[in-house]
Amino acid sequence: MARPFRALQMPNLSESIKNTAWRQITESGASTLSLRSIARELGITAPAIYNYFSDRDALVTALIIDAYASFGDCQHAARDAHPGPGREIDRLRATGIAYRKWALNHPHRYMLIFGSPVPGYVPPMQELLPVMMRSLGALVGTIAELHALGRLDAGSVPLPLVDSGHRFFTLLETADESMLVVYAVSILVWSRVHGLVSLEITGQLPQFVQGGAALYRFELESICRQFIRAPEDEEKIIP
Amino acid sequence: MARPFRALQMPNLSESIKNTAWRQITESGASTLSLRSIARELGITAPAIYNYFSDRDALVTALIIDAYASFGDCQHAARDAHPGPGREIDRLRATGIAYRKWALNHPHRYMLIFGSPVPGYVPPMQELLPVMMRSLGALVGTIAELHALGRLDAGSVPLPLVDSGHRFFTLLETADESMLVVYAVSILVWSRVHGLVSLEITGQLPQFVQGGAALYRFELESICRQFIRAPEDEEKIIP
DNA sequence: TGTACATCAGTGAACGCGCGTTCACTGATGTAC
DNA sequence: TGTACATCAGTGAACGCGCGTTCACTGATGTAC
Repeated sequence: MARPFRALQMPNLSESIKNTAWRQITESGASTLSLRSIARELGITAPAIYNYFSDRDALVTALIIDAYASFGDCQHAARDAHPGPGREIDRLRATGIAYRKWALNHPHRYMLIFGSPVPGYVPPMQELLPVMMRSLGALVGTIAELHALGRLDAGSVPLPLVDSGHRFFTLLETADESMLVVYAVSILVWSRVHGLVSLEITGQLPQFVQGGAALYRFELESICRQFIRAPEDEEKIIP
Repeated sequence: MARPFRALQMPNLSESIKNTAWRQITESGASTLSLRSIARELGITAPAIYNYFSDRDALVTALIIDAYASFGDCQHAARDAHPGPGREIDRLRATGIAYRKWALNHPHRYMLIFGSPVPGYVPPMQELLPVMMRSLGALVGTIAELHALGRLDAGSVPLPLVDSGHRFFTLLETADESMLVVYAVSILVWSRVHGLVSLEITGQLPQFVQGGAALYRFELESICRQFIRAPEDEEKIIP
């Protein structure tokens, strides 16, 4: 039989291919992803995949975009669960907690977007940039809010170069120099959650009495204590 | 010619194989390491490698051991550059600076030992454990010194499980419960340097005005400020 | 309602490639007499 | 000093494997008349 009945075909083969790819990545990482093994698992032939993805790299790109989108959705959902003025720290904490939760739920997706690059794969930046930026926008946006309220205590943190074309640089609408400190603090906060989460994901973190979540919460509170100062006055909340 | 003259052979083929392997890992990561391509580059045939390494995994293990040893040497050299009592913070700073320096000099070695695991490779733990432990021993040892001096301010840090068989757990000679706090702080310090360094190595850190070193120094000082308190008295130094 | 036709998702064979590993072998080297 | 021999590092052919990608094809489906 050259082709099965339509009714027997995959209803949404493009999604099935990506799902199977994720399943295989979960087993052995992105560098060993193989079109033929995906096809084998789906009961189709390898060339059929070319009807949906122009080549192997295009599939990897689609996976990366999906991962950023999923991560970004979780980040924004966590932040938006605590709306309104006066709850900026709740938003910061929520994005932090959501960061680890998503990473533990999708360790290989996390490593695909924030870990070492896939050898031989060159990411198409213009395609990835929007979704990359959005994914960390919840964190950066919340820190920008605290900065606008005068509650950011950055100390003498070094500032990034104005023209460095980094991923979430364009998140800061203006080229406002005073926003550089938001950017610098965001990087430091990000590096701290990333450090702990990536050690935990790769199994290098030992068991803790109250679990890894407790250590992570401790680190989040350390971060808040270092970078955030109390609101200036109560009157701040009313107007 | 079945075999070249001895004089024309590699003087130390085992080392040449590892060096070539590192060169290739630097180009495209450890997961694509290939015995045949190593042999090609050295001008020998692939089966010759089996005189030195029983199979591909044995070569990877040798590379990992060398990486841990090199990293550990740098860590201990940095610490031992500031000997004597009263210089504990210098030792802590020195190991921190050396951590980033080694990682930037050997980014792929760093990722091989601290990054995501190589797919399909199962590390022989009993062989790796000694060199793994030693590599982080300079950091843990210095924090233990500060703890012994009563200068560790760990706050309410969560403690690890006593029986968690983690890599540098056995560094703490005794099963002394009071040492758990040393262990917990070491993990947190490690996660913070690892977070910043791994972002920098993978090219996810933007340019900074004074360079990445300034940001890293800022983070090291934050770490010291959080976890270390001033010496109790001057008299502490004299006896 | 029936028929001719265009579409296009998936097939199966084939391409050239690189891989890890095995095996019997060879021949320069070092050694014992 | 010369000779016979054991050693053993490296060779070359072969094994079976999986890979990405191309190509002409097929035949169920949807559509126009």
